[in-house]
Amino acid sequence: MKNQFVADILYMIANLLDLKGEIFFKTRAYRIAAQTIEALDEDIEKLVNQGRLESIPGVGEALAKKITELVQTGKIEYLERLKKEVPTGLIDLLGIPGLGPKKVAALYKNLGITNTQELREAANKGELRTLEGFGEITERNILRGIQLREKTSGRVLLNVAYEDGTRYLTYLKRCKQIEKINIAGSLRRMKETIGDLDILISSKNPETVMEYFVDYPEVAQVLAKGTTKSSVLLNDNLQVDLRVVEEKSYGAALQYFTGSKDHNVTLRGLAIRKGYKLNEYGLFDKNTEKYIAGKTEEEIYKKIGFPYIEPELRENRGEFEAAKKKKLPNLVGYDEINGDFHVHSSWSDGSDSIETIASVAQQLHYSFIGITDHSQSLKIANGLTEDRIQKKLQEIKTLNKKFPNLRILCGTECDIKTDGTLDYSNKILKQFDFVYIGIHTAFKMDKETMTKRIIKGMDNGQADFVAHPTGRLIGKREPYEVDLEQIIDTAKETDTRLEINSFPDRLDLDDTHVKLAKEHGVQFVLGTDSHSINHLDFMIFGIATARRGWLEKKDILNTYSLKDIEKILGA
DNA sequence: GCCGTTTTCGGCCCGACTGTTTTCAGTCG
Repeated sequence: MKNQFVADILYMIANLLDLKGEIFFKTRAYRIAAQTIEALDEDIEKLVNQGRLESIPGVGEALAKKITELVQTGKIEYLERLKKEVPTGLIDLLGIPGLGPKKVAALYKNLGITNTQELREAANKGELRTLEGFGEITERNILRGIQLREKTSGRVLLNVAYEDGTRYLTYLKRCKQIEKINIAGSLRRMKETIGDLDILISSKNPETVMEYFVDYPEVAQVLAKGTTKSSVLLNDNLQVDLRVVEEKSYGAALQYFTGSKDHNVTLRGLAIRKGYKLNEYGLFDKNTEKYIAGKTEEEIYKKIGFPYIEPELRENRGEFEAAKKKKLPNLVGYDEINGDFHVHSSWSDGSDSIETIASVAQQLHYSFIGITDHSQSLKIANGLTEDRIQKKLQEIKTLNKKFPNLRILCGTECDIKTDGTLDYSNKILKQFDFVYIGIHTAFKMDKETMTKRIIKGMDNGQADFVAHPTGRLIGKREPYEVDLEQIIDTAKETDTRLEINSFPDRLDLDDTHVKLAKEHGVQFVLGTDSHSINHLDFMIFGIATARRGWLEKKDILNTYSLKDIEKILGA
């Protein structure tokens, strides 16, 4: 049984208990346990068998009993009983903005509403406003909330939020009343998808700033507007929250609104143990309420006994333990990348010539650029026949003379065929400066066959890198079934580097797998998978994923000098 | 429901905004 399944069941119980009106702390206990189990390295079934469930923080006697029952029988009697009391359809209603457990419970109890459709009908008939605590505005907001949820699946890709955020920031910086300004929230942590955008500002004149904020031309709707906090919806449906604080609270607020929630809960707990109280206004003495720190994030972390923790690490995935042991990674910098290994040219399915790509690479101050067109069997992408490879090699040789400060490397993104053999003979593969291997067909294999297929490709001897190792497309395609631990072990044995594909809907490997692979001693490459020169800027999202996976400069081939790269690849 | 370096009971992070009601509950982050 998977840990995620157990966690999902616990979340479900928490939601049902919320709807029943159970005290907050009880439902929170279920959620904390679920979160911990979700992030657990060990198999939950193993812990059950060894009777070690209660060693999980947040799991006590009662939860251990329920989890054991779930693992052994596949269900929990307590949950079955709850389901009879509270319709599970109500859980879905909690996802509508403006509706929480109390309101959903009232809707069910008084009007018998159990799903979105019934809710919409009742609201349209004006029935909601008859309930205590509901009015006309609430009714209208609920209808709007239903509509909004249907329009957006909720989260946007990192690059969309990044571009929206950058534009908004440029606009806001023109307001003279603003002293300090930062992006906070999951965008500052560079998560692969973003739910909403958080912006933090310090100013002595918050009213003016708020006016300026809601006047932004891309605002479609103002959701809330106060003196310290406002929310708007942009034309593309992304929600943006702004907080304005005083300068002495700026660091505390930045820490608070950067999250993650888990990281902050842990930090607050640690602060309390040291006799402090931490909130968005600062770090205070628990007893005397005296202000101790808050101007910068650094001083807050320092007072609680930690070095500064980079935003990308703030996920409560071991950063506090590592910090305590002085083992926090020295993360790779956003400016330490010397080139891109994964770029498609017009030789296959890219839209730009190698010469155009090379001139942009030069503007980016890269010392190398790897041109990786598709291999011959990928006919749909105009994969290169062996004959055309010779012509491409010749073109690159000529172009390299034109770009004295840039080395154009001739690579390939060679298909791993269904039987695990590669799409070119080894004789051909040897002519490339480097070889990516990747899955582009037959995604729906069973786990064992797919794992063997990729491992056979890596064992070939000519493979340098594995492209997008899990094949996922965020929001569009699930990763194929593959035993990543075996891939990681083989990567280590065969000295094959795993790619962090930097294309925003791939980010593959993802942050957690990157961390896992690093712990096994694997090395990495970054590639944008560009099919146009506009995609070369996606590198930043790959670097972000590397940082979220705790990578240092030395873990990533792209940070090496051209000379070292040539030596390592034999190019 | 969990947890314990003042605790096996009594805490558990907490502040802002909205809408409804007239001093506050509910929601959100």
